[in-house]
Amino acid sequence: MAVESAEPGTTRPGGRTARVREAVLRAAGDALAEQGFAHLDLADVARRADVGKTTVYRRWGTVTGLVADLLKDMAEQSLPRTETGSLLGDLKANARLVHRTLTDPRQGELFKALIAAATCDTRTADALHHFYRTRIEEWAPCVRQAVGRGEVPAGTDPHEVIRAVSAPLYYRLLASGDPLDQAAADRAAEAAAAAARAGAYVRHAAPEGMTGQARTEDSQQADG
Amino acid sequence: MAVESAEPGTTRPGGRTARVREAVLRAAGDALAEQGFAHLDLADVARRADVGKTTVYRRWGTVTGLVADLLKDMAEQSLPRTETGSLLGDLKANARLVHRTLTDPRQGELFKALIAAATCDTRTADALHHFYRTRIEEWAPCVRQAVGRGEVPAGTDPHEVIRAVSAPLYYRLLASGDPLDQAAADRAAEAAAAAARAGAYVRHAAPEGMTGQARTEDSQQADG
DNA sequence: CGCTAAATGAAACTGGAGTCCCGTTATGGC
DNA sequence: GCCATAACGGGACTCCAGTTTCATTTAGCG
Repeated sequence: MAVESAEPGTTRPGGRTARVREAVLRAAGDALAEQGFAHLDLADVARRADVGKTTVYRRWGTVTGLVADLLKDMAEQSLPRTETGSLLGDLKANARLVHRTLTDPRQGELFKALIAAATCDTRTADALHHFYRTRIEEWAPCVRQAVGRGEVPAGTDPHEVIRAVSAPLYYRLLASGDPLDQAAADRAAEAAAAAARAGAYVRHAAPEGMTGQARTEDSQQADG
Repeated sequence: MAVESAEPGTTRPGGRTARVREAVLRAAGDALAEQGFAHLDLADVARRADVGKTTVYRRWGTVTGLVADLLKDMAEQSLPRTETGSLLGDLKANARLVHRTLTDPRQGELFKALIAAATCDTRTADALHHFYRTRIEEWAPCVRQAVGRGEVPAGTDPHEVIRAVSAPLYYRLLASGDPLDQAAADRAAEAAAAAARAGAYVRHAAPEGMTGQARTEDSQQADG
């Protein structure tokens, strides 16, 4: 009882504390990639990190708490963006980067586990959303440049375009299970570019003509 | 020891066995929607279903095994498809159906849990893939009709178009956390229709002109 | 340097998820 | 309707994930 002087690791974050965090997060990533979210055991993570299991339980408490911290760590590592001079080229570079990550044996399984963990806990979900917001913002400039070059209509939402590139690849990874090959990545980029050119991602649905007309009332059955 | 006369529930699938299965699957869906995949406890499912916990453990064994059976059951329930006469209208109807499902308090959480479970077990993943294959095939005809009407190029892959409608919605639900509103659903349908019209989903990448050119070699950094 | 307490770690402990045993129910075949 | 046995259910049991305790190490500060 009494107020537990905040979280452990906050008042003395240097030296050993930092080394422990690094080792544990690395071990957690390995374990998640190898065994998946469901079979993750914090004692096993502690063993891999060569750290007392008490420490892991005290600082992170739960599997989702540990994943949330791992995501926070991953979000801080920024990466270079490629520039090719055309929207399609840039989107294709992005698509192939995502494709390479998701098909990499370790990273692909890791991302599946991260997403699974995020479905079970709101704090973890927040960390995941922040991670993707960061990545999407990193690539958004290529769409703004395309707007500047006149490749796509003014008002095009950059985030929407970048999401449109990743979405089909994640859908295959997580839901449909369809082959996740480079052709799929290229098609995702091409489709996003084509839709962007056609004005499908213009913000604030144009008042007339361009966006929605079909006002059909549809069935009441629910499905995904 | 000895050969365990196959799975329980196979030689006498009628009467009580069927009632138990129905009650357990319903309870499992409720529990998954309420507590998520991580906190699912088979004893709790048994309690909700008013069934002995021994029965649940004997017939399904693990959480993922139960989810796999739930998915098998869900895949068998076919649903009506709406027809509006235009590709955009049909895709929008599909998008709104998916949107309504994923934003429904129970169904949305349930689908998140199902996908999380599928990341942890290959049999469950197979069941999930089969579920989506069924749904995608159910809606594929609207693309074939659009090809027939000349709305989209011949050779357009119907499955690819249908996936393109759902993908951005699932990406928001599971990864980015961006708002999952009806406008997003409509935009997903419009983008898929625009890309399809532009020939982005033509099968077997046309030998020249239409699909890939940018052969840029990109960075070696990995990311999603 | 040397002191204080934040943070770690080894080991004992505990509660509940999952297993096992065996008696009871009721399905499917005749 | 009757029998053999597939399937169910209550309850005891086990085992290990997660907690608690307390001694040891070391970061931070003067």
